Amino acid sequence: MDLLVESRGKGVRMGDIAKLAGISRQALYLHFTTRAELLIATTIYLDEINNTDERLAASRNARSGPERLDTYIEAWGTYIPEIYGVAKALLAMKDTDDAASKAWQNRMQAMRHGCEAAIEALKDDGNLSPDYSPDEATDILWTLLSVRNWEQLTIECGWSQADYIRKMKQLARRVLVV
Amino acid sequence: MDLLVESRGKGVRMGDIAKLAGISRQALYLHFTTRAELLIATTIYLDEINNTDERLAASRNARSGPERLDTYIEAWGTYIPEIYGVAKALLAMKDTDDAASKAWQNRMQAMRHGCEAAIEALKDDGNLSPDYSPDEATDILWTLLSVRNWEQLTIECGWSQADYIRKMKQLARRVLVV
DNA sequence: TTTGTCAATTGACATCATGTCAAGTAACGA
DNA sequence: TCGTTACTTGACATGATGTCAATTGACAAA
Repeated sequence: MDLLVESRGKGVRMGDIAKLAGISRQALYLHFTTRAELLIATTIYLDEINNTDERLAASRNARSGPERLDTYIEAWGTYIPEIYGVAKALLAMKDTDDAASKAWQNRMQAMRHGCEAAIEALKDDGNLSPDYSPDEATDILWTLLSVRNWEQLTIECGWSQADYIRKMKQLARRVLVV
Repeated sequence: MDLLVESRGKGVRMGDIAKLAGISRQALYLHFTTRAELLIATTIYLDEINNTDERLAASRNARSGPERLDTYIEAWGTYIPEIYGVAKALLAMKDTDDAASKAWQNRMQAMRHGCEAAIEALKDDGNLSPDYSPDEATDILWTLLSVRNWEQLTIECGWSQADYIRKMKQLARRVLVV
């Protein structure tokens, strides 16, 4: 996990991980039969120690739809950099490895439910833009908040983490809230 | 090119390409010394036969800033599915191969200039939202229109190509135009 | 004290894709 | 006829994942 986070997922081989863990490469395979499995276990572990589910669910306590949208974006936006290294490694395997692809899809579906709930809250408040159906709005929010977009805006465009969150909230409001 | 476009870039090996071209794998290496080079050459060729530059530049003729934004999104959005297979293959190599990474960055910078020009036109018209500096607005438009976002919305969310373009125009206007 | 189990080790090996190298061949033009 | 050019065949190196077999050392139960 340390290695993946630190090196942003790039060039981390099974041997490197074993070395850092102080065991042989083969011993690693006794615990995780494939690289994908190791990566998946790492994300699960990472979520566990970071208390991810709870932190993401905290936006439920918001009093209004727009506030809920804000807090969800804040929670998710804070979460991304913590998992970025592992996510990136998984993302890279996604296109060739079926297990990795499914694991990633699974994580992203979970995050989509958060988006869906936020949109639902907006709708219940009567604040959802009439331009979009709840499904479409969810699609848009989900895409807006993708890890790739975070990557592009912060790493390539040089936005600070604070900028990212602030601008993302503003953007989501402009698009989705009436 | 056919193979890449058709198979969406997935699992296309040098041997497969050679086979389809009716030459030996080694002969392929006489023409393109690396896979990355072949992919890069393919995108250039693809752009050439598709008259990409001209089509993307056509938005210059728009009479107003917002109209220019629309036509640019239309042109770019129409372009993406045509290059998607090759783009995807290049994208997959980006994280491990330096040449591929640079080539992709290069293409994306070119596309960024289009975004920049559209934002500039908005600003000149006094239509650019005061919430964003031109740079920020360019970052946002550039990210919004990324190939990954197109991929997510059309392939994963099931939006039709027409939906994508229509909604993207609408979204960009809501975010960027005052 | 013996025996069995468990986790791990060492080292060899299969696989698969990219990329390299060497020797040979068929066509074509001067 | 000679030389050049594009290509062929086939062998090989590399680097990563993943597999297999034989071995070791510790610990626990009989």
